[in-house]
Amino acid sequence: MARPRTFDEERALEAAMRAFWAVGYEATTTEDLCAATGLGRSSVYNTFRSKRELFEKALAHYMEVRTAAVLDLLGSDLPTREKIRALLWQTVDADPDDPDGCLVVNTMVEVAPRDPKIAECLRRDHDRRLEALRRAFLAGQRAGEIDGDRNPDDLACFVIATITGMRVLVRGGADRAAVEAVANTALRAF
Amino acid sequence: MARPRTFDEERALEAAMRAFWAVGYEATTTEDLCAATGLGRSSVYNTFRSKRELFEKALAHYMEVRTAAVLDLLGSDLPTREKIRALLWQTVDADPDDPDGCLVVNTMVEVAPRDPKIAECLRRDHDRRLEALRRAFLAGQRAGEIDGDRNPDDLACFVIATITGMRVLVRGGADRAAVEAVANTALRAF
DNA sequence: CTCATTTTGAACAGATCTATCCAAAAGTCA
DNA sequence: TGACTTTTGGATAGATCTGTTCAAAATGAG
Repeated sequence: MARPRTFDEERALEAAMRAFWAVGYEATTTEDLCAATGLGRSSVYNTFRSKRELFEKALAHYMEVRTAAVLDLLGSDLPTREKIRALLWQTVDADPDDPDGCLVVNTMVEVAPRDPKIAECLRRDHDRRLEALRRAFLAGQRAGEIDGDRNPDDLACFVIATITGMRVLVRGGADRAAVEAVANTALRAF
Repeated sequence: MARPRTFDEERALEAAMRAFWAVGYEATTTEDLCAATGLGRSSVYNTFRSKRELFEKALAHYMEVRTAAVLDLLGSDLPTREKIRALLWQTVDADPDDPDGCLVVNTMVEVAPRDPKIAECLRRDHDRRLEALRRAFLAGQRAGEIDGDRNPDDLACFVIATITGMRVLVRGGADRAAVEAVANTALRAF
């Protein structure tokens, strides 16, 4: 009954996400977003309403995909230590086609402190990953792989902090050996 | 022989530094900088030439002060593990009057990937802290406090990554208990 | 084919941001 | 006091950025 779109909204969202990821929220202009998505301004604004809403959607998309992968991994039947090792290695062996670092980390640094709504989105995502990690450590303790005296919540926080630190180092241009050293050292903390 | 300034350049730099620290480079406007320093636009531009150069000076000032404190601590005669504990506690017990997080970390995330000059400044600062940590771990190994089989460089990288991760968590609004848990867990990695 | 509806491109409006300009104010030194 | 120099505030220039408008193009339904 009407003219159909010539683009795939999901692909456009993915492209916008990568632009924000690479350059940051403030430094990404609406023209950058047009170039990245291949759309005109009208299409961008028709589809996503504003730069701000597009960013929210892009961030939500990022968290959905990435956190799902983390939950999958942590829900697998690997030994707990192997789960954590694989998790850390996601950062050591990051896809070279992806921008450096992590959109969640970048957003926590750049946007969250002055934007309560974004901060709340990040907090919810953080809690999901924290809970999955906690469960993994608890399972590891029940299986006798992890020292039962440790607090699973503390270990979960530690893993998240370690990955966050690695992501920042990578974004700062650290070489692979340094990132690998961090991961291997962290694995000895529990 | 001419009219003297009514302000202290160092204090103005400090105020600008805190503005960039709190809000980020892009989101800090020149008007924010005037408000933070208490200077007019003319004075700001007369003294610091541009927003960009002011930022470079502010970042350099931050690194000078903070890294000096780190080097002092690591050069003290505390046992190595106590040095590291004190270092981690600088983040756990951050001054409540300071903005959340760390200007170096924020800059590594927001600015470094698209600004080689800034990235180089950060790299030099990074190397100084890394080297001081490496020496501390080496001394700890010679004193028999730290396992001699570990690679001091790896341990130094790990400590930096841990602190970086903690800084980001704090900036994201993490509560003190979580940050403390990260620090205590990290101390068990070596 | 024709009508109704949506998409699309290009121009444009309005706000904001960085930086400059210029004259008045203020201090120093003779 | 008076000449000289720098600072300072306010206005403004020029660029850039977000978001809107509008008419033409495109497409499916009847």
